[in-house]
Amino acid sequence: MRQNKRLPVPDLSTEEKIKNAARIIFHQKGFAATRTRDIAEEAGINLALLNYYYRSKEKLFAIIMQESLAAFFQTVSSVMNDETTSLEKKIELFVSNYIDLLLVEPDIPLFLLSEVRSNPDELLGKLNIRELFQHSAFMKQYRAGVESGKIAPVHPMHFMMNVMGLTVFPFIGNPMLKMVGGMSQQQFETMMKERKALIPKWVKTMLKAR
Amino acid sequence: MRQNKRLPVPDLSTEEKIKNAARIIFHQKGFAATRTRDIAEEAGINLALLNYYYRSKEKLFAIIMQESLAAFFQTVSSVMNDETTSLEKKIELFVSNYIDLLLVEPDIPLFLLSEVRSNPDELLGKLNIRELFQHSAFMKQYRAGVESGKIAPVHPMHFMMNVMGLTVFPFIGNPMLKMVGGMSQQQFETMMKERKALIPKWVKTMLKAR
DNA sequence: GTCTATATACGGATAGAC
DNA sequence: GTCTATCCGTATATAGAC
Repeated sequence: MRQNKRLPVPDLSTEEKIKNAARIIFHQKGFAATRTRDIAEEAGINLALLNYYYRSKEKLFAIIMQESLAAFFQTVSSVMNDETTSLEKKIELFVSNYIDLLLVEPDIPLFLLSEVRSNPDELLGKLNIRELFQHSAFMKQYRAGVESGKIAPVHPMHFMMNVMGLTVFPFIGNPMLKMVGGMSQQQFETMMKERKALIPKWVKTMLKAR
Repeated sequence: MRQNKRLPVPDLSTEEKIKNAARIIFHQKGFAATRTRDIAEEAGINLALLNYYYRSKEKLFAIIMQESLAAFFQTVSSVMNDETTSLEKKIELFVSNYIDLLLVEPDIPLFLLSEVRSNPDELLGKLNIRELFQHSAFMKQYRAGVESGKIAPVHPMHFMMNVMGLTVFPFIGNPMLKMVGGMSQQQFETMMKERKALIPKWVKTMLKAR
């Protein structure tokens, strides 16, 4: 009987092994602090193979960055542009999907935000997120809500900052928060699951606050 | 007439010039991505002087890190341990002081959180924030509020995450948020000043939400 | 495709003149 | 105290054997 293929219990190609290792190390340490030797070791391969497959540290990094950005924005984009869901449902889905993603890949936000800061235009320029956001189904609903008086008249970017902050910040601040609260990683994760229900509730009350 | 001494229009000692430059560069790029040559250039001095005054990149970094941590926690600590202010007033002061600090030193949070992740125990271990937080005037008031039913029964760390997330996240996500919202730095800062009034209002409604 | 050995570049640090 | 020149370790990348 053939080996079960559930998750990358690595019987992967060398190329894949290197990329997966690179993702882990780059996410943890960022570009500058990462040594190609660390990636090779993590992948269980020889250092020379890294250059054989990916030419250079920069090129390998570019691939990881591009995929990480995609994972990050895909979640937002698909939820925010669904014409069939209510604004409140969008909040629920956004928070829930995001927390699920971050429970598996907790290092993505700090990684992206750190690297983007060094290079905002180059990394975000071509994605033109601005258009994507301004013309989203979400924005139409938000503006309609403000006009009809159901939503307090606050700039939509405040709202964006709020939902993102409530959802993403705990993962960015994880080490410090665990220290402050005297929590284990286990307890932290339980708390994040609780937040999937709490944040939408809070955000709804905020939307109406005057 | 002597030169006005408003702000470090640098007629500072060489030692000070180096430290200020180091703060700027380390905050922007983190330890690994910073080259001592960058610091020397920023300070307008010779590279050799950096080692003359501070012995090594590591030692210089340790000084900057220690001062940054102090600035970061001092704000929290002084507000949260004031026995004379109400819980609601504490929120107002915390948010207001923090946003004022971050408008001047916007790179502190991402810097601290990135570096702390690499080295949580060494950097936070001796500060024992846990005790400080658990026995704070704030915590007593929070627990009292929950017992009397004025505050919804949610774990205080959720509350901590909320206030920090709402306040700090916009600064961490600044480049991405400006891009998404099509905002200038000027507009961003105006928005942060608005949040000094908005966040306390929002947080109060959240505290009661069930 | 994968390894060992090595070339090359870069960055932190110091020696020594002034 | 401050500079120029240089040393030396470390990290990326490649050459060449297998």
